[in-house]
Amino acid sequence: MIKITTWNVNSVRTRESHVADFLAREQPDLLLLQEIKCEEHQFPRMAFKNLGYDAVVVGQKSYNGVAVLHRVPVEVLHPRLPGMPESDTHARFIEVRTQGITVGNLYLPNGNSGGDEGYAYKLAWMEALRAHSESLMDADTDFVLAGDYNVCPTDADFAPRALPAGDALLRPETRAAFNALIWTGLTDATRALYPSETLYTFWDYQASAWDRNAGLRIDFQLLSPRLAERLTDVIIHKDERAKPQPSDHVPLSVKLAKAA
DNA sequence: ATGTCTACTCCTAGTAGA
Repeated sequence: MIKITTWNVNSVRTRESHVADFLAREQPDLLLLQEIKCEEHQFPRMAFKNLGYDAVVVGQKSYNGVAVLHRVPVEVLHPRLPGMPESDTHARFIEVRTQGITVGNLYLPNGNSGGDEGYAYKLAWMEALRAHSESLMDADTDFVLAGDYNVCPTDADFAPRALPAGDALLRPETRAAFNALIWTGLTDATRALYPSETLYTFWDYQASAWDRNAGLRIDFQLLSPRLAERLTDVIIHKDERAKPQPSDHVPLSVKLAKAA
């Protein structure tokens, strides 16, 4: 069995104790973090090292930033999303390999800031991700693409009035790009096990979103075909959102059975 | 849309991003 968790922590330094508590309690093999909001040298490695976890970090000052905490050895395959230009300095992707599985950890652009250019960047990023998934499929790789997608794929994935009309998370072009990614052959782990439940992974800090359950389902673990066959559990760690000083996202875990 | 949160700076108040 391998347990993989993804969590947008909205600053790893602010959320250090939450993350440490989660590792101690849940013992994932990999914890994929997004929005660490710091550079690599500022990453609080020691707090996690004490719990048996090492980190690979792609950081950036103030914004974005992804990291993989691992208690099993990993090889870093890509520190950025293949297909995006070198001039793109956003720290939004890291891909590692362990136990015969390639794991992409991603923080997809929100797309609501920066006007038309900001939204075009989101769509370009999504197309690069689709092309990357296609190339992994062509190579017959077992892989997971997990993280904060900043996409509500269907109307079942957000609460009524949780988003304004025309938000970048639910525009038709956004959904089309997400579908194109899925159609490379991926399985949304959450929907595979819970096809029709109302499930969210994010509640805004504003407008009493948590108290009103005005949430969004925007964090996903997408599985390649053989890994989808091995899926045994999906856990949305909703209790994290009720804690003091929480992230606005909660962790999402999958368990995959040992390869046959 | 913005009732909140985070990090940064021409740093203790205002801005940007989410």
